[in-house]
Amino acid sequence: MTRPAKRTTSADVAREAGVSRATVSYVLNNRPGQSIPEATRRRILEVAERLEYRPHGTARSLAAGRSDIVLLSVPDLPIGASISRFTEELAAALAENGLALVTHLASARGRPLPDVCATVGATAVTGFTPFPAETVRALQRAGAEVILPLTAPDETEPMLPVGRLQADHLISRGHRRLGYALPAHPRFTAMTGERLHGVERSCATAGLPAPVTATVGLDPESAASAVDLWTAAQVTGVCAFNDETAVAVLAGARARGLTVPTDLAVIGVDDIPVAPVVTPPLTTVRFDLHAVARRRAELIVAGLTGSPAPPAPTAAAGTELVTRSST
Amino acid sequence: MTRPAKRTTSADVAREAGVSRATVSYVLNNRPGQSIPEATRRRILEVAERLEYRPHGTARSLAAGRSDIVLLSVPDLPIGASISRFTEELAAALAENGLALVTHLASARGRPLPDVCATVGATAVTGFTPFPAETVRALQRAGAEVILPLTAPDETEPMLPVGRLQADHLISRGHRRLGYALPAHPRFTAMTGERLHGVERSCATAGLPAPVTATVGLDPESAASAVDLWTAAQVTGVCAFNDETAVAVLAGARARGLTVPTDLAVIGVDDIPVAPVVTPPLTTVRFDLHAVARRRAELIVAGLTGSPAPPAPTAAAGTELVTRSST
DNA sequence: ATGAAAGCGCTAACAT
DNA sequence: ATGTTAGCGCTTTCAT
Repeated sequence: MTRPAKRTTSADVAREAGVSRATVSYVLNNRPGQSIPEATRRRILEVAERLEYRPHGTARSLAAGRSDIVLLSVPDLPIGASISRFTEELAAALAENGLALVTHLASARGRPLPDVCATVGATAVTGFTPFPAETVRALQRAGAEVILPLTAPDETEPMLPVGRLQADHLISRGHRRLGYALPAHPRFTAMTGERLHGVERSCATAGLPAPVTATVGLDPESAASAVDLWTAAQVTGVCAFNDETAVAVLAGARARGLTVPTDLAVIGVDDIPVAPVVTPPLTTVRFDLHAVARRRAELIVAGLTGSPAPPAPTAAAGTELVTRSST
Repeated sequence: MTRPAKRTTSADVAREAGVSRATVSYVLNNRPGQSIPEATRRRILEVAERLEYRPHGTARSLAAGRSDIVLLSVPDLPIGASISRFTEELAAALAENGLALVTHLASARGRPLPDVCATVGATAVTGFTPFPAETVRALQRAGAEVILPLTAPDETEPMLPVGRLQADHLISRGHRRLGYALPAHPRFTAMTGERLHGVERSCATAGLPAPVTATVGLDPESAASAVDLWTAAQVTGVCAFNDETAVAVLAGARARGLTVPTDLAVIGVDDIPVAPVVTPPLTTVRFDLHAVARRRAELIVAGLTGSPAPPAPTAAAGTELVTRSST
C-alpha cells in the first residue's frame, strides 16, 4: 500500500546527462530563445525518459510562481452525464494547452473551495454558474489568477437556449397555453430561473400568456396535483425543467387519465438514458456542453496568458431538440 | 477576470505579530511538543485571521515533503448520483483529517492519472476499482504514498451484494426462473460480472437454474427481443443490471403486451430519480457508498500515518431493497 | 519559549 | 550555448 520510492529529480537527470539543472529545465520545458544543440537536447530527453523522470509539480509551481492546475468546482447536483461530458471536454481542451484539470465537489461538509484552491495551488478556477463576489475575493487571495464565469454578463458565454427551444417547439405544435414544471429539489433553484425565463420570453414574443408554473416532485401524487392545476388553467403543453420532472409529469397525467401527448404534451431537458423507453417516449432538449467547455478552456488560457479573449461564441451550438412522442 | 493580488505570507503574519516565522508555523499547525504561551498563540491566530492568511499549499507541501491532497480517479461512466455521494462522503471524511480531495475524470483525451498526480502533488490516490500494476508503479513514481484499492483481494472492502439482494427478493416472491438484463453499453462491462455473479449464486443456492441473460439496449425494440427470449424460457422475474436497463425491460414487456409484475417482474439497481414515477414504479436496490467512502477514508488516513488499518468493514451496510410495484 | 538557518525541487535571471 | 545563483513560501532541526 505504501512505498517510500525515492523520486527521480531533475538533478539526477542533469548528472546522468552531464549537464546542469538549468539546461535540463530548458529542454524539458523547451523554453524558446535558448539554443541548445540537438545532440544535448536528445540526450537529456533520452535520460529523462530512461529514468522515468516526472517533474515535481509542487516544486515547479513554487518556483515558477504559477501552477498548471485548473480547478473545476462542480455543484452537488444530480446533473449526471452532462457534467461528465463537460468535464471531459474541458480537461481535454486544457490538456492541449498543458494545463491539468481537477474537480472539487462543492459540499458543506467538505473543505470550502478557496481552501482547496489554496492547497492544490490552482491558477484558475471555473464552475458552472458565476461565483459570488465574496468567493471570488477568497479565491483571489488563495492565488487564483483567473476565475470564470464571473458575474459580469458580457464576458461569460451565452446561456443555452433550452427554455426557448422547449417553448418554441410546443408553440409551433399549436399549443397556446403552456405550463412549466419546476423541480421540487431545492438544489436546483439556482438553475431554474434561466430556463423558465426562456420559456417566458418565447411565450411573450408569440403573444401568449406567461406559462403556468407548478412545482412537481418525483412522486406520482405531487405530479398529479400539478396536472390538476394545469388542466384548470387549460394548459395543453408543459415544459419541464428536466427529464426527471418530465417523467413525473407523465405519471401525473396518467394518474389523471390524460393521455400524452393528445391531452397534454410534455417536453423535458437532458435526454437522460431512460427518455426513449418511458411511456410515451419523451421529447426533450439535449445539449452538449462540448462547445461550452471548449470556449471555457479558451477563455481560461487567454486569461492566463494575457492574450485577448477569443472570438465570440457560436451561440446555440450543441443544443438540439430530440423529438419523440410525448409532444 | 485577472487580478495580481499579492498573497499574505506567513512572514507577513510573523512580522505583524512580532514573532518569527517558525513560531507562526508552530501555532498555525499547532505542533505538539512546543510550549507557546497562550497570549502569543492567540495573537498570532488573531493576526492571521485579520490578514486573511491562507497557507500556501504548494510551498507547504514542498517543505514538508508531503501534501494534504488526495486524488480520486473516477471512471468516465454514467454512474451519476452514486458517484457523487461517494465523493462527497469521502471528501467529508478526509476533511475531518485535514486532507483535501480533488477528483480526476479518467479519459483518453485528458492527461493521464499519474501525470495529474504529479502535478497536483497528491499524497494518496484512490479510485473505485483496483489500479493496474503498471499504473500503481507510475503513481508511486509520481509521489503517491498510498494507493487504494490495490489488486490484493484482502485489503479492499467487500463488494456490495446487489446481485444477491435482487435475486433473493425475486426468489422469495416465488419466482423459479430468473432472467438477467445486461446493459448494452460496453463501458459497463467491467462492473457487470460481479452483479450477475451474485444472481447466479443466489439461484444456485436456491436450487434454481442459472439466470437467462439477455443484453438490452436503451430502446424498446431491443428490450422487446429480450423479453421474447425470456418468455420462451419461461422466465417470470428479471434482475436488471441497473435501473435504466430495468426501465427498458418495462418498455419491452409493454411492447409485448405483458403486464408487470404479474406476467413479468423486474427489479433494478440504483434507485434513480425516475424510479418511483415510471410505470409501474420500479423495485430496485439502492446502495449508499457512504459506508464504503468512510472506510476508504480510514484506510487512506491509516496508510498515510502508518497506523494499522482500522477494523474490518461492516459488510453489506448501506445496501437496501426498495420495494415498489414492479415486483 | 522562540529564533536562525538550512533546505524541499525547481525556475529564471544573470553570468560566462 | 550552458552553468551559477538566487530565491519561491514554508517546515524543521538546532541554537539560544
